[in-house]
This record gives sequence, C-alpha cells and structure tokens, in this order.
Amino acid sequence: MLPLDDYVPYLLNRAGARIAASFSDEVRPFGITLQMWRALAALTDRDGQTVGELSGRTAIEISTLSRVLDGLQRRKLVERKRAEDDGRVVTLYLTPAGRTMTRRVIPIAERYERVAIAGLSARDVATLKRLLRELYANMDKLCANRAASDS
Amino acid sequence: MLPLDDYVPYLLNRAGARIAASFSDEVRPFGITLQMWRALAALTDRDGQTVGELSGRTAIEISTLSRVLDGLQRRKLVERKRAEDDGRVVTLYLTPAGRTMTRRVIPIAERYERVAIAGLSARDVATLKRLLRELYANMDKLCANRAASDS
DNA sequence: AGCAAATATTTGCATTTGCAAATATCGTGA
DNA sequence: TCACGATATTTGCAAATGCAAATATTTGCT
Repeated sequence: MLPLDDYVPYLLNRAGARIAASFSDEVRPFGITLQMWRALAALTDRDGQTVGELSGRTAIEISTLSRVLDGLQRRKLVERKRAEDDGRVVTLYLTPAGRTMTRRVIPIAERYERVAIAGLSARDVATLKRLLRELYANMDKLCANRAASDS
Repeated sequence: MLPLDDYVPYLLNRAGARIAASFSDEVRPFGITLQMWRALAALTDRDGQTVGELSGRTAIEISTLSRVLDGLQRRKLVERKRAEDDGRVVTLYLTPAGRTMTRRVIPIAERYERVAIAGLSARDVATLKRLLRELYANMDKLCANRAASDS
C-alpha cells in the first residue's frame, strides 16, 4: 500500500506548503507576495542575475517569474536592464528601496528559520540542508533527462 | 548577509517546487492535477475523512481543497457524503474509479520517490523523513499560536 | 552577408488559488 | 426551547499561475 507519511515528495510538499502559507501572511503587510520575497532574497544574494538564472535558482516558473518581476518593478524594488553584450538577456538589480525592503524582511525570515528547525540538533540541521540540496540536484537531473528525451 | 543556500525554508520551497512541477507533468496525461493526486493519495491512505481533516493532512488550503474535490467528484473519482451524526461535516470516499486511478499513478509516485532520494543512504533517508515531519509539526505549532493570538 | 535554428524573455488565455463573506449545522446557556 | 456563538464547508471575486505561442536577439552555416 501507500504509506503516505513515509513518502518523501509528500512530506516535502506538505512542509513546504505550510511554511509558505505562514510566511505569506508575514510579508503581506509589506505589500509583497511570497514569490516576490523569494526573488528579492535571491537577488540580494547575488546582483545582476538574468531572468533565467533567477528562475533556476528559485524554481519559479519563468513566465510566472516574469510577472513577479513586473510587480517588483512597479513597486520600484527591482530594475530590469537589457544586457549590452547579449540583447536577449535581461539582468536584474535591486534598487535602494529593494535593498531596504530586504533589510526589513530578513529578521522575519531568520525567525522562520529558527521556528522551522526548533528542537533539531545542529547536526540534524546540517544533514537536512545537505539532503535538500541533493534532492534538488536529483530533480534537476531528471528535468534535464526529460528535456533531452523530448527532442 | 543572507546565505540563501543555507536557509531551510528556501531549500524546502525550492525542492518542493521542482518536484511538484515534474510530478504535475506526469499526472497530466491521466487528466488530473497534482493537488487532485495529493487528495486521492491521502484518501487512499484512509477512507472517510472529512474535508477539514484532509486539508490538515495535505496542507491544501480548505477552500482550494473544496474546489479540488469538485473536480474529483465531477470525474467520479471521489464521493462526498454528508455525515449522519453531524450535518456540518462532509466525509469523503474513493469510488472504484478513484481506486483504479490511484493504482495507476502509484508506480509513478514510487519512481519519483526513488529518483528524489537517489544517492542517499538509507540512514539519510530515514533522517530526512523524520526531520520533515518535525518541521511540519513545528509549523503547525506556529499556526496554532498565531490563530490563538488573533482572537 | 544572409538565413535558419537556437536562446531569452514576454504575453495570451484559461485554470487555479486564496482571502473574505456566505451558508448550513451544531452545541450551550438562559 | 430559543437565541447566539462556534464549527464545517462552500462560494464570490480578484489575483496568481502555467502552458503555449509570440517576440526579440544571437549564433552558426553556407
């Protein structure tokens, strides 16, 4: 049979959905959505990324991301620049207001990290992070294979 | 600063989004969505659940779930029954067609489990499952606290 | 140089989502 | 028993999402 509580994708989805819902509530007062925050955070981490890179890093579907960026741009938190060397590519930069927004939200994000891993040992947390990264890499490989076999 | 690749909610969201997107592609040919599958799987695990219970178990927002159930009912995969002892409650049952659908999709789900955890030791997998369950419980506590303080 | 294929991003359109309000039923205390 | 608050589910409506097609630019081939 199907032991649901022992099935990794289910556990992952469920935990992810719960934390996403809570965090959405937290950033709403700032006038941004969870996806907007995820894009902002990824841009804070590294400036000047392209839309495609950002999509890969955040796992936000690229056309969705394009509209998330519309919102961020309208709110003057992010700037889009057409790259000079390759006119197809759009590079993304935080505005000063975007940086301010990030500074304000980071404490909340840090609180969520603490709440999420409450009661876990440092060793467990390190393991969890490593495993989530490996899992992501595994799914990436699958995507690549599927893309290759579609052609 | 914000070491994004070391931040649990981000890693979780990212891995969850990626696996969800791939799995959606897999169940689409069966005419169902990922959320429909998650509901079906949870009902296979235990029959006769209420809408609220199912929402809690799947972390699908309850009004969304209500409409997911509309879809499942229209496809004759799930039946809604008003409970006899409490007229507010709706209990949910798989139809034979629902059970057939589940039987067909389970092999795909099992393949995804294998792909997701490829390269991880049995010990690591056990740890991952335990940690994901604890994390979910932690977020549940947070939700409960927030709900209490809102009143 | 010139054109077809490849790559990056955006947009059209239909579906899905979720907050808030509505609806339906139950439980409790006067 | 009759209101009134609590609980369970559904629905209204606006926003978010994602597939497929459109657009814009570059690269490779001749």
